[in-house]
Amino acid sequence: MSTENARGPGGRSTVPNISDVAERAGVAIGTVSNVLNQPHKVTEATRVKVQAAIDELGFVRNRAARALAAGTSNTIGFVIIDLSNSFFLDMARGAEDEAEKAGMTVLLANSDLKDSKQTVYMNLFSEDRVAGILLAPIPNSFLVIDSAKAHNRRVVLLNDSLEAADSCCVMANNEHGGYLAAKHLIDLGRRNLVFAGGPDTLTPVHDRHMGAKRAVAETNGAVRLEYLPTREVTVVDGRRIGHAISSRSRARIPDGIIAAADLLALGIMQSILSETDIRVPEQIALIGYDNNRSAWDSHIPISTLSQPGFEMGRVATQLLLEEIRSPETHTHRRIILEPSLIARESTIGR
Amino acid sequence: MSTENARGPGGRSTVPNISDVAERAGVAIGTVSNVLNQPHKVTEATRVKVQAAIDELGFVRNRAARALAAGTSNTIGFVIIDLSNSFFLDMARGAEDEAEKAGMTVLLANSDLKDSKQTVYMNLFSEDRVAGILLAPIPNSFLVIDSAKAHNRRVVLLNDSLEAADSCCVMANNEHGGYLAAKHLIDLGRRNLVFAGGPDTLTPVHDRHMGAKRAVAETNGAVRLEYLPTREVTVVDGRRIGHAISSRSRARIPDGIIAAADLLALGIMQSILSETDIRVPEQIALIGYDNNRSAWDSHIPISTLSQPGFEMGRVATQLLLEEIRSPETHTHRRIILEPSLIARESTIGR
DNA sequence: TTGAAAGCGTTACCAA
DNA sequence: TTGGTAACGCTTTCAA
Repeated sequence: MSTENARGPGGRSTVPNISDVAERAGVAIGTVSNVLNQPHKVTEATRVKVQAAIDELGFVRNRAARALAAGTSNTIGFVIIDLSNSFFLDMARGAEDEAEKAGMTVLLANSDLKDSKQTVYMNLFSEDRVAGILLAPIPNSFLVIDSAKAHNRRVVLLNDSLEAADSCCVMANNEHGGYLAAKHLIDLGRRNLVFAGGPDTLTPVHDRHMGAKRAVAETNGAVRLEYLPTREVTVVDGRRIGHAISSRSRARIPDGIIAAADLLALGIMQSILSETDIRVPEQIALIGYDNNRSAWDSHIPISTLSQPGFEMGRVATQLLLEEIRSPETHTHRRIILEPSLIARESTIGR
Repeated sequence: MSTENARGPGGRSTVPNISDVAERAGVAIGTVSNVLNQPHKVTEATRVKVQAAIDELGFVRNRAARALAAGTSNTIGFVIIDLSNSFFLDMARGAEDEAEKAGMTVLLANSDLKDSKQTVYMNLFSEDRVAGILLAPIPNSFLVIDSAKAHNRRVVLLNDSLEAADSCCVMANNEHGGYLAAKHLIDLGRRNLVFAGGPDTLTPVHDRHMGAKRAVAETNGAVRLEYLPTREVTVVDGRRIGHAISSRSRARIPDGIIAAADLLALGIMQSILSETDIRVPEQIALIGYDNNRSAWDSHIPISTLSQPGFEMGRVATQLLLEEIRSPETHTHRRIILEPSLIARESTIGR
């Protein structure tokens, strides 16, 4: 039985290190480091010799030592408000995609809507001296980012500018999304619209509502827009709205509904279809927001606005990398990405 | 303008370190380290003094240095096959929950069904010398785990035993889930069952099918079970099956359907309800698998089997921690967790 | 209880 | 091109 890869004299479990490799290959430590990091600075012969030693020993670099000595890391930390929302997961994918091109990797931390977790993970990445931090924050959580900045970390914000924060940020244009949704229905000839969603204190929902209003305003009174608030944006909230609409007299039933989220739209549609013989989209055209899977999986696929999650992740990573590479010339930017309309059966029929 | 937190003489950006804190507090480095790690070994007076210095300087520990000096890390890496599947995300939540109790943190890496990403992240965590690795692997990817083990990392497998692997693993009992699903329908008096799903080469689906068969076999011929394979387990596959069933003569229509996944069940239900006047659950009882959100959000909520994702994450972390703490007495275990039946309107009505 | 000093495994620099 | 060696920031042991 070999003693390699086993326990050192201290009883502490041991893995081969650069010295072991150097010894085995009969070269100096610095040379091994060079074949690892600057292969071009080394003879092919020694490179091969060293590589052989590495393979035989099963050597793996120690990142801690590397980061310590080099003073830099090549990983990016991404603290995400809610991984169960595919919008945010898409951001993670975009970030990985972009980071990979730069030879960096992205580590994920799910704050799961909990302030405390967000704090823990931000601190973790600060202690880790990661190259930079991407943060899709919990609304109104300034302190955590101030603290990270104080610790000299570079952070880029996604989907929430946390107003005061002195960082780059990448946002989705919810106002424009709301505009596009309403415009879509108006272009389809709908004149009595409802905007369903809430609470209006939720910035994205509020912005979507404002956008819808703007589209309506452009018609100079030709189109009406009614606002039906909800507590949250779940299927259940949607059913409640759908039920309310179903109970109305024929004359007061809208011919177009903009839901602030797909789940809401789904609930609305379920209620209307089961409680009345109103047909979608003939009598009511319905559009949601988010491009949630439930929307295209529903029996009448629901039109929606697709958020640019992947793209946001990419752009945020680009900004972060730029800030890392040229900290002195870098100036913070705020980039706003547009959602795109996906028209499906619930508005345009088949 | 202060020079603290600015650039050191090397032009390299600098953060206060233990020495700075020690100097400021007028104590030795070792003392600072003690107030950080062994507060009880220090006078309250010095503790306060040092803490003050830490706060004033905005000092943050350097994890790389810590890990290097101590030879241990307190983070666990979790490489996950597919974060967009809530089953796996639940595992991550369970792992975090359990890790937190032990004062450890979990970093996530999404391999996104790509072998190459899985390899990259496994290596990353190996180089990181994390305390241990949790891996929900891509089927049949042995090499990656062999390599991690060779590098002396401890790994616990989730949801796939990768047969040969010499590790602990935590699995879900799909066979029993299939059994429970079929048993549920049989107990409800259904006699002509269909098991829908595939491909049968997919181990979990296959196991669920076997379980259903077992439940049927127990009835000694009182119940029939027909198998309708699909290519995948999507809503579209489900609609195809639903359509096929809808087209049958009355006599050949089953009174109970077990779908290998909720999305499948959803598609089946959509087709049947829209193409026929068959009622669910009166004429056909329908049960899915996974406890996917789409299942409880559908208009007739679909009965299902809930996978113990959260619990699997917890248990896996417990096993990992045990292996880390007592490597010599530890013996690998294989733990199988049971899914639980959630009966909803699609089988029991309202 | 506190201080001093020896590593931990790398990188980066300078001399050979 | 290679070798030797001083950091990197911390933990830990041993003396004081």
